[in-house]
Amino acid sequence: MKLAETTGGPEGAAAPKLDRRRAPDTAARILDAAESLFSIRGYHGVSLRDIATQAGVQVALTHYHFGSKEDLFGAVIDRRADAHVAGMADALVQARQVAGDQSTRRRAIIRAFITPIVDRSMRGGAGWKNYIRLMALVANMPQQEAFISPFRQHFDDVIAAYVEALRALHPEMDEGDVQWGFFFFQAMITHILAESGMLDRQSGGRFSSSELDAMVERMVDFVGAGFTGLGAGGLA
Amino acid sequence: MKLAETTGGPEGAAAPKLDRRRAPDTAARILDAAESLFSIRGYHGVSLRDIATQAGVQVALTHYHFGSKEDLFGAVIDRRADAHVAGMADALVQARQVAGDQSTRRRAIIRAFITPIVDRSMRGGAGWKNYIRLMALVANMPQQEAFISPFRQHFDDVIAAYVEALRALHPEMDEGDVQWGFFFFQAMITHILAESGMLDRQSGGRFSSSELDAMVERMVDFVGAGFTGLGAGGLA
DNA sequence: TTTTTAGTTGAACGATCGACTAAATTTACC
DNA sequence: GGTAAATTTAGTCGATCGTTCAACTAAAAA
Repeated sequence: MKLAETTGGPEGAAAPKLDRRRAPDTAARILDAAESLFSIRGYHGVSLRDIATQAGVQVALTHYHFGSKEDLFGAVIDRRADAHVAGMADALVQARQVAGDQSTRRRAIIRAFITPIVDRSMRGGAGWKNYIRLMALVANMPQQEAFISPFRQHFDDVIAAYVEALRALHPEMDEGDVQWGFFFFQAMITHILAESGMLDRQSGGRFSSSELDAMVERMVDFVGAGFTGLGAGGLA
Repeated sequence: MKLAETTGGPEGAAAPKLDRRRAPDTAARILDAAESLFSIRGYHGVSLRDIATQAGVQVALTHYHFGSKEDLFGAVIDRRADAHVAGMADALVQARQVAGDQSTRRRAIIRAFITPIVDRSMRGGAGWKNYIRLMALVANMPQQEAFISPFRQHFDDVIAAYVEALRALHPEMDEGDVQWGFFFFQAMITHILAESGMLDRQSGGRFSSSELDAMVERMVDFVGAGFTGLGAGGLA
């Protein structure tokens, strides 16, 4: 299986020269199509022929570039994982530098968790929107270890860092309560990002799915106050 | 398509006598197997042969009793929907009779939304546990209208009743804020009920998945306080 | 008893699935 | 320009998919 490596790391001892022949964007087009389809219909709801058709290539090319269907799914996840994890880690570092009372600093951490995700979904282009939705879709199928474990592998550490930041900020809270609160928070985000159409439907058109920015602020208000219900000091 | 009616309501004008020949519980066993498998692997991840095997019947029987695969999926949803909706409506009626300050009454409504769901998942037997998980799984696939619309058909009204109860309790709140808060709340529940194993994993074994009762109280604390962040009066 | 009918069986249907291969084509490098 | 590696094409493989059918069983109705 050959991954679509954009930078090309040398595998052997001496392989100094770039030896990419063609492959202008075929691999990327396959990944884009797979990302889009998987994020909507799930792994089993998509066939390699669906992906190949949407990418405008032959079915065999999916096997040539990425190996099996499972490998392709993993490649879709891996493509954007590092960039996303780095973005979240950066946001957390900045949030930890925010000064103010407990409530202000808590809200900064909360906002720093949503913002990188929502930003990429809204302003990162169609690819990122699909990727975020795929993340949510996978997170909601925890029974299937094979699908969720690659995700956990990427994101577990940075998520633990957020929990640790909240724990350090709230020594007065029970450690378990902090974890519960963050778990509730994470559950909210995961479900909401699974799609954007439900908002419009449920409220009879009052909320627009494109108004995710406004939703982020409501969410910070809600979660920030929610922590006070679990014993966090400071005002909501 | 013939539904598996346990009590047997007369369809025509005069059909007094039970006319079940054999088929003691075949249809129910098929529904049980489908419910269990769909709730774990999703619609496309399960074949009719998987279902028939787990039910211990022939594949053709799934088609005989329930028609197509989509029809079978719909029958699984329909089987328990009415009972569940009725239970939620009852819980809401009782919650609206709770006296006390705004915070107490708000918490009563919140608790009345989680309790019927968690109770059935924990103490309703394996069938209900699978059904609740299937609800969450479907709710997390909003892109696929064909799957979610039968669910909405059953549950939209009673959910709207909960929102209305909160709105009536909080005239000081912006109407949109009430909807946002309940939407956040619903998103939490949906994701959490998609499974019970994630709790154990994420916290390194600190939370047991069987401790859903404790979680419900944390959730009431968190959501009850969260509403104050959206402008609700009363203490958390 | 005879007829009718709901239920079940075992096997097949055409279609599509993921996976794979050999040949043809294109490109980079000498 | 020639050569070898990289890429693409077209097609096939066995397995499995949802669906269907005719034959069979047993209970209810006549």
